[in-house]
Amino acid sequence: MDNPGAAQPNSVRKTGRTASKAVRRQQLIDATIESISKHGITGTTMTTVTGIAGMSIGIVNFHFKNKKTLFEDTLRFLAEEHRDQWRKSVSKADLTPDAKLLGIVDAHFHPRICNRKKLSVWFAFYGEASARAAYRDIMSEIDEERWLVSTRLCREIAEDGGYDGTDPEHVAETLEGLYDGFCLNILIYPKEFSREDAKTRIRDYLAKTFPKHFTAPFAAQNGMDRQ
Amino acid sequence: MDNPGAAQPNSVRKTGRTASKAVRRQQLIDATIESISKHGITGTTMTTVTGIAGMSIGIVNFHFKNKKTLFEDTLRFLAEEHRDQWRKSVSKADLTPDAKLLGIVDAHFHPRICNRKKLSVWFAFYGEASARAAYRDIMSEIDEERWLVSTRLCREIAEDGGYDGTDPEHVAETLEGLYDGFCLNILIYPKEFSREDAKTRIRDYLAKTFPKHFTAPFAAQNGMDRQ
Amino acid sequence: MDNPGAAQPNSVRKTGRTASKAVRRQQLIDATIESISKHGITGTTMTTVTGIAGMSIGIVNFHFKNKKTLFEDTLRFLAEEHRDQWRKSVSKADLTPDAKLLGIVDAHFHPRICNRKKLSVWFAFYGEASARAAYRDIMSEIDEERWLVSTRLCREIAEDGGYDGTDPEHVAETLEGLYDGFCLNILIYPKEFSREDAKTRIRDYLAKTFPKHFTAPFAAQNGMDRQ
Amino acid sequence: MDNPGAAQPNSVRKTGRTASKAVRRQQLIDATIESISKHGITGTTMTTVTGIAGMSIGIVNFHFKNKKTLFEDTLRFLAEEHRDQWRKSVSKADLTPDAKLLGIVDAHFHPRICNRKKLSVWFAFYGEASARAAYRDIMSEIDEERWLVSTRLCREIAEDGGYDGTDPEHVAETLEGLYDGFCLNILIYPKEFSREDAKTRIRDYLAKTFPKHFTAPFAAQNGMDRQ
DNA sequence: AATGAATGAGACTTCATTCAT
DNA sequence: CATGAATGAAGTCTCATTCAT
Repeated sequence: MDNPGAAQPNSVRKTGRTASKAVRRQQLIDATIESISKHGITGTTMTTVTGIAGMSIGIVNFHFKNKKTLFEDTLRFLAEEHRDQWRKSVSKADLTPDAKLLGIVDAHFHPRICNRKKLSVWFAFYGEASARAAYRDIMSEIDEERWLVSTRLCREIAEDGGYDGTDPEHVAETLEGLYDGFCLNILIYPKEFSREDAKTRIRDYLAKTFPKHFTAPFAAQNGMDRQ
Repeated sequence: MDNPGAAQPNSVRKTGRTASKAVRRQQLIDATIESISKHGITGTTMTTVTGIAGMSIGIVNFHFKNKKTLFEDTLRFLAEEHRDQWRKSVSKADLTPDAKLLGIVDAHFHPRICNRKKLSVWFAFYGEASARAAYRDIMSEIDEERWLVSTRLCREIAEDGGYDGTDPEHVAETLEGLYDGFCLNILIYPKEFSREDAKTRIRDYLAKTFPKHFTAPFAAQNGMDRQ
Repeated sequence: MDNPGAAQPNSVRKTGRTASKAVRRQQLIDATIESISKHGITGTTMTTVTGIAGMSIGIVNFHFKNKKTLFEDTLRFLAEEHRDQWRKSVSKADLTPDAKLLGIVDAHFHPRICNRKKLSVWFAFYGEASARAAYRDIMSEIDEERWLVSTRLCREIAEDGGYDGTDPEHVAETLEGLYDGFCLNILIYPKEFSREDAKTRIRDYLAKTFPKHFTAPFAAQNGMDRQ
Repeated sequence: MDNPGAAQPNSVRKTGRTASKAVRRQQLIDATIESISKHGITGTTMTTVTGIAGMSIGIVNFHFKNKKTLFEDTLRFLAEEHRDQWRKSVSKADLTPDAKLLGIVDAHFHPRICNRKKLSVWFAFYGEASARAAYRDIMSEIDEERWLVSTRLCREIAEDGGYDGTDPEHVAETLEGLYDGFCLNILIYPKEFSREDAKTRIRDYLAKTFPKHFTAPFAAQNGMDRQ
């Protein structure tokens, strides 16, 4: 299990066959992710999910009201897992704004978050989002928070560096775009584009935008400074 | 026939019992796009599609082998429509490389391509892609071509401007990421992020990357030159 | 076309694309036989039939009221074809009763009648017969006639030979059973059992039953007279 | 489990929500037989079958992969039921070969095997056999065994009686033909031809073929011995 | 006459959900 | 708690039949 989650911090494993409710729940969510990744959202059924989880089909309705709820809770889990990941960096009091920003970048492309299995689920939900307000609500609540933090950090950096022609909001927007776009490329073209490529390209962009705060990885490798 | 809908919009008989086969096919593809956008890919059934198309349910299997084929042909239509859009710019012989590159950007965010209806379908297919090789094949064939063109244009610009620390492949990669990422934001947050925002942010990036060739829109708008 | 049929003896082929109605009808019946043989009665559709006939699907309803009628008329054609075949022998005035009886045997196993294609259709209709009175009616009308003729011939032979312990009706019954049973074996085990085998076995039986009138083929072949 | 229905007729739980899987399976096979007999193989649908079985339509695909499998398993059941029937006679060690052969005859025309309901199903499958190899395979496996046994018994009888002009294989062939042919007559003309008629005609034939071993039923009735 | 696109009832099948055990 | 047989609505797809051309 990747991440039992912040939601049930004190879930204790009961002994033997009666795993705690929270554990069972999480196992089903994990199986849902696995199934959507493997069979697509259209090919995911209660049977594929419980089959992957090694449980009987009857058990789902004990832990989730219905399939709709299972899916929403799965998305919520992913969103919260993602948030927890970048919050870790941002909440470290002793970090500079630019280090925090890089922490967010790293969180996005952390292997626990950014792997083909989970990316395929994310995009499956994105694809359904325009038809399901519930998905949009779950996504936007989490995104909103990151957006605000990201913008704030950009503003602090911009003010610190006196990059007065650069709108911090625009930088945050661009970063958000890069996160999602690179994730899609990692999903669809895993051989041509890696997590490291993504991070490097984002650093390139940051170095161009905030040259006093970030160094282009390219320069670092080749010693050719062109700023 | 690559794109019967656009190619012959007012061709021969269009309604009634004997609309030409190509027209019926396209009507069903259009209805599929409409349905996926409205009901999601999981909520799209032969009934929703034919209902939107105003046809009887039996007709689909006359024009398409089955639902799977209908979906694949729908994706293929979108991919070809997209390709036709940017090819138009690139194929104009008298344009400079930077104008052609901007043409690709504009093609991406042209209202015919980049609207919520079609974006939601694109992302629905992205979400299924990891489970369906057929989708990946259709996507990658089209993407490959654009990728090569884009990289070549970046190289021409880079050589022309003597931006010798900038890898043209990396710029093309970043642009691709921005296209997809901004599209996702337009889809999920249409009120916060528009097609114009996307194009402006991309021009910002190009101005930073190839300052001799592109001007930041911000500067143009405000008269504050910062180059 | 094997047998345009007694039903339309004066059907003349019209010129060109407008073959006479009777010809079209028969082509469709032939195609139905072909299709049932190839796809089974459950796999035979108006599309398989018209496909085999090389016609458009719309034409069937011009020649036959509906599928039910097409099937009934196909069975009727087979039954009449069969009847015409054995009638030919029986109606020859100069033949002895035993020669006529052998004529009926030969008719049963004539290649035009007794081939896998037509046998499979016969048994397809037998299989449906218990559920469709119309099929039974068509079959029994034809069978009745043959039954009466067969019994009469057996009686003539029995009286002629003074086989007074042999009931002619029972012989006719046994012969009918042998016809059908051997046909089934030819259908299901064509490699193990041939038309010639069938005829030889029936002659064996006749030689045992009416030894003064029939000779066992075995004896004839080997010169070993065993009667 | 070869034949759960016959093997454990009064096993465990039989009705209610949790009848054992084997019982449900057999109920569905029985209903399939009933339905084919009543509606023909073309008129038999999952709805007619489950309707007769008194179950919901969804249940079939829980016990059988699909309709094709249900039909094949139904044929297999009939074939095995038939085999079990004649095996019972043949396996009795203390019987003479001629008694065993009569046992096979009786098995063929036992009311459990040879009734209109089951005969119509047999012929429905015969009719489909030329189009479905799976049916032929199921039939031939069972037939092969009986064929071998039958031939062996005929040979033992022939050798025992010194019927040196009689080929045992030919007798077995003729018997097989009589079985099938008489069954067809029982199916199509139940009023004119009965199981008893069939058995009597076959004894007639055997008496003619192996006079030292079999007596004609006719002679027994009339006291007129003519052999 | 002939065509074949169109229709829609109904077939097979899947699957979320229920519930007796 | 857990199981998995059972249900039946709803999905996909087939196909006999119709009918404008």
